[in-house]
Amino acid sequence: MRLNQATDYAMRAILYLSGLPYGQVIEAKLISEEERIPIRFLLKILRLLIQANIVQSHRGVNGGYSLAKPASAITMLDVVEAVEGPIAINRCLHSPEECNKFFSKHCPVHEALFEMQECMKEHLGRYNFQMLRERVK
Amino acid sequence: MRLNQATDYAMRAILYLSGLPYGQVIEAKLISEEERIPIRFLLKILRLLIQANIVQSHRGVNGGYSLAKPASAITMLDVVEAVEGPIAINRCLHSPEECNKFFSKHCPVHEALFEMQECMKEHLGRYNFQMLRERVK
DNA sequence: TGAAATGTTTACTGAAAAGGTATAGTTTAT
DNA sequence: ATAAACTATACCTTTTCAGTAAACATTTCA
Repeated sequence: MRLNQATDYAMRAILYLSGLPYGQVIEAKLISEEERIPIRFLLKILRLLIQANIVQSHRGVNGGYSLAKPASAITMLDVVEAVEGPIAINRCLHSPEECNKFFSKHCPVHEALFEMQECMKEHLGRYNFQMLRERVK
Repeated sequence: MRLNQATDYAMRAILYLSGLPYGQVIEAKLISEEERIPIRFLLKILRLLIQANIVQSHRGVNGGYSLAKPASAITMLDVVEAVEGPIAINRCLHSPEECNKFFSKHCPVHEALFEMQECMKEHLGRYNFQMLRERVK
């Protein structure tokens, strides 16, 4: 019931990028040092964020990474799902055929977990990185 | 970001016990068969639930398990914490010294995650097994 | 009183996921 | 043409998950 280390790193990286003037490109190494994230691992995570259209990469000399859209348009939910895939608090809620008992509208445990899951998603979706950035200052 | 299989089994076992007349003792094998939980694994989980004072065991012939308190006094949070330990959405929120950047009041990501964590705990704490049992019928 | 039915304790195992590293590229500014 | 960036793929080590096994302890009741 824990977020990955990778997700934590991802959020810190995005928070860092959100503190720069919009559109500014910055190399991975710098993010790695500022946020104390192992460089190789960071590069791997950044690729997930590119796929999710959260950051953009720029190759070649003076290349690096920048946000793909304004910080105000990036939520914590976006980042979590980019790194971990869709949130599913329980196996059943991900793929009902994995439920070895009774995935059905009549399983109150799974119903309650589903409600909680949606609540979490709403919660994460409410925070964008512009807001979070403002809280840093 | 998922609950264990063990937690899912635990909740189903408790839901099952909650459907019996209060105080009734039932052997693990029956729970195992009804809920399709591997017996050895169930026994292991039941021990965690005993430690958390959620179920009681009765040894010897005609032994088995029963709830240690009324279903209305057992919440989903109790069961989750009994099986998985205290909820911590993020390493930092569990033990700040594991935070390799900045666990502090000034890390807005961790603050936001903490809020979400508390929200989840409230949510899970609101469901007791009497309520859940009523939803089965 | 002793055999059978229950739970208890401790240890083990195989597979998957987490977390991170390595190597050999490709692209681009200068 | 070269160096500074990113990319792709594969690999590795450790931990966690999910489950199993074997030997033991307790209780009932015939």
